[in-house]
Amino acid sequence: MALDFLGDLRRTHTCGELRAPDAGERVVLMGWVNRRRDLGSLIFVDVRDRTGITQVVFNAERNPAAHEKAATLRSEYVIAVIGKCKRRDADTINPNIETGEIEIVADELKILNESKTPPFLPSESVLPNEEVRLQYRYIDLRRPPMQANIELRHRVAMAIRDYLAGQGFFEIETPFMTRSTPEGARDYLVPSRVQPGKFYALPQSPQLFKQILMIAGCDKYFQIVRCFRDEDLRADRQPEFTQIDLEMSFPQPERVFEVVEGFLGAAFKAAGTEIKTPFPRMTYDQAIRLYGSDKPDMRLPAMADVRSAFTAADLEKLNINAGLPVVAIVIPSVGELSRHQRDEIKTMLGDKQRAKVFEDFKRLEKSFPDAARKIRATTGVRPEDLIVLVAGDSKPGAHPAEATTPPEVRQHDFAVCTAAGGLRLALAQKYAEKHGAFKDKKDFQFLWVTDFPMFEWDEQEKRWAAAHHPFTSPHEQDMEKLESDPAAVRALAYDVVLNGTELGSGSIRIHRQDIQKKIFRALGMSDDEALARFGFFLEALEYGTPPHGGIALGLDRIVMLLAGADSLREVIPFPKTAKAVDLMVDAPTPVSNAQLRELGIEVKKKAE
RNA sequence: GGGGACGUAGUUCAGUUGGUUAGAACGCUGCCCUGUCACGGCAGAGGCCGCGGGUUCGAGUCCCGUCGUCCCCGCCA
Repeated sequence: MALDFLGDLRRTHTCGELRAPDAGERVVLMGWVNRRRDLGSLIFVDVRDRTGITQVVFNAERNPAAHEKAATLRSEYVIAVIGKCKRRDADTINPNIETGEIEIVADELKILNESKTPPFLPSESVLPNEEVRLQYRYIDLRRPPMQANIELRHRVAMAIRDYLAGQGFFEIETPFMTRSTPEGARDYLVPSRVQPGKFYALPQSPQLFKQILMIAGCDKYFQIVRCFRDEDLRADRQPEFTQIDLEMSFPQPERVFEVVEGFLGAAFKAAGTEIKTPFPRMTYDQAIRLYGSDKPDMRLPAMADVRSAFTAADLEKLNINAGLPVVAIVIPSVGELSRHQRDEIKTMLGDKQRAKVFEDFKRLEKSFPDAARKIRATTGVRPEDLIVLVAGDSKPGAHPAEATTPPEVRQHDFAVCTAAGGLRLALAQKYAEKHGAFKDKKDFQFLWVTDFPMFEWDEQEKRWAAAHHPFTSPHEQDMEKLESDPAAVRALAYDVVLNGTELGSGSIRIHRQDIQKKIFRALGMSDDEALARFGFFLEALEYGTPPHGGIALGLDRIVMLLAGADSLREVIPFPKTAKAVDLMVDAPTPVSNAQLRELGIEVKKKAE
């Protein structure tokens, strides 16, 4: 049967919008054949577009020509239906679909396109494996849940744009073809044809450009922008991803927080969720001590150092190092554990941190009733809760007993806390069913983590590395420690965290060239080296740079959490696989020797 | 770079201790059916058991290698 042309036929309604009061109207719908139910002289066709599904009836008696044509329809054919919207008889109403009170009695059917039998049907509830979904992404994206994620992403992005524009931010584009700054993530490189042997790099973030926009007097900048990092992938990491990037002049951290809380509030509202602002604030040190993580998941109780509940004799008996914290982890409502489950907890704790695990509260109560009473008072642990104590090991060499300087003590304390924090999350995951804290997908607990350390010791390179990035400003009060005690220098850096996921990271930047130089020096970078890498930027700093700062948030991650999805691939229309392959277009591909030659890149030798 | 899981019809899966003709459901094709909406009924087609090698009288099943997808560690200033 010949296909029909669209001609000047115009759609009157979408497939999701007709309701009972529309009955009697003459309508034109267009969309895909979702399902066809052929009862002989009566054929039902569900027409689908991104807004929903409407049932169309073809009756052989009423309209033989249209009915005959409808018999040839197959899944995913593209059709136009001209007919009358009719209220359904009470006993044929379908309460499962929005348009279930009406149906279209077809007068005319136009088949605009056919479809091969698709490898899977958008209407099917059982998903094929991801390889098939990604190869036929255009079919996968027709599935209502994927359409919903695409719409959600659109709404979130638009709400953020609206909000920021309303706050006086300009959306300004920055180059995708820029220069490689080999620090941090690996760059994606683009060879230059005009400059043989030279390469552009795709930006890992527009960091220096947005700072230069502040120097340029743009005052408030934002961009919803693609960033690129050539690193290994994860469920929450894609090689190209989208950031909500912003920068402002003359801010304190709190001013940045207000803006972020504002646009996140708008974004979540657009997604149908109210969130509470302002978010709680917590310093990095508090986060480590209370949650053993720099991205605390606040949906479960904090940890507590219960060292003081024990007497010196207790600690000795337990073979616990009294110089280190004894961290109590409480997971509510877990109930009694089997012997096997208790033993398993010990294996869940990495031995690298040299920590010790005690089992449940009752056992502790038996051996140390006084300590148990005090621990109950501090943590509020109930009999039905799981409590695990993590302590430092007293093995010689496990910690330097001679550690006396505060940073060193802090280092060893934090090792115990982060080990405990890891166990806390593992236990939370394992017993999620019982405590129920992760069940509500709309339970969004935001948090600002502030005062990150300026430097981290890089064991491989044997030098201090920037914890955030080298343009982050130290605390004004910590400037004099830059050389004497780098470990104690706090940065004006902050993360916004949601349910244990880092959504974004930012800082107040260095706006003075003299301080920037000091930082490079503290990082072990010579003046020459700094000049070679960032000369253009250091020079710009010298021409009247205002105090400035900003942040960047992962749009994909925000949408993923809002969608309740487990992978970024569910909210990115065309994502890449774990090996960074696009299965639909089959990228990357080899290129011809001619192309390589043109780019001044060494041509591959032919085999043999 | 390392560890783990998986790979059988278009799709989702089953396949016993290695045994003769590899199954089911959905989808697909044809026929029947005037109130279905996961329509129903009857009949049928459809397989490089990812790929390569090995063990064996015999391999979907055991072994080695390889490719692909997923998850994790490293990595991601």
